[in-house]
Amino acid sequence: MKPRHAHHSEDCRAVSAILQRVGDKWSALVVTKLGAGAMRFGELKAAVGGISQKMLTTTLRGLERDGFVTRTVFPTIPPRVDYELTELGRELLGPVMALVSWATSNTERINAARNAFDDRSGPAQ
Amino acid sequence: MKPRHAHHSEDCRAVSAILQRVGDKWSALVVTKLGAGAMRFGELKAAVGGISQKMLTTTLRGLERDGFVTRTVFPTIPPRVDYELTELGRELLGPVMALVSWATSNTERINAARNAFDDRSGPAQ
DNA sequence: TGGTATTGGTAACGAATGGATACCGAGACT
DNA sequence: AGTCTCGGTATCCATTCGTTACCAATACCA
Repeated sequence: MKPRHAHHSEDCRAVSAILQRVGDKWSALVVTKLGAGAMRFGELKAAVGGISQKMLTTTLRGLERDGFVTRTVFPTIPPRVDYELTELGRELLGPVMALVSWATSNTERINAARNAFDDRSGPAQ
Repeated sequence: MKPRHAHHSEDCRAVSAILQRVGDKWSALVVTKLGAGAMRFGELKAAVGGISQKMLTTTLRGLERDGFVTRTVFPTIPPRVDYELTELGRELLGPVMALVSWATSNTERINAARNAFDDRSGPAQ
């Protein structure tokens, strides 16, 4: 039997790195929210719901660094900062939305599996 | 201007939970590897590359709990454990593979953006 | 004239999670 | 006997997460 997969370690690392970026608990959610158009910081925070300023700031910095969003500061008082998807970000939106819609429509199956698993191994334990 | 997004907080949590599961650094990678067919523990570990036993065990337990993989133990010595995607897992494979291939073919653009960002804000600091 | 709200962000700290290493068990092989 | 195998656990330490407090600068209000 030959190995079906060989020297793909490098691919794996790159893929893993990008999946981490987009899978780091908030990024995918933020990207989907920004899919509707530019939003300012507080708006985004309210839309996502349950995220702290720190985490939203960190997430947005990461997305900005990787070229998925732009950050526009209006030097007013109080300050106003707009975030918007770049071209790259809008391209990413496709696959991410596909995953999100799959996740949305399969939530119940997953929860059912989870409960079944917990019933099997949890209570006796 | 009305809010484009309203009471979606619950959706957000469910989606975020599932994205965490599949985006937790290793899960997506493991799922794609298992897409080629059943594999045993060590085989999977080698295929993924760079993952520790502990993390692979944890990841597989999580995937099993959520109904994405089955775990089959052969009580031989030394032990043999096979992992295989369930129907749910194979369905998940579609969106995940889409994301992975996007990630693979856009690695360079992301790295370019990252380097540009770091050049802008890193060195001067 | 001074107190307070607004908005985006940082600093600091404890909590949770991630990862590397060591070890285990039980038989086969030398 | 000693050693290798394979899947897994236990332990420890590093990194990350998340909460809270605080900041700046102006507008508003008493």
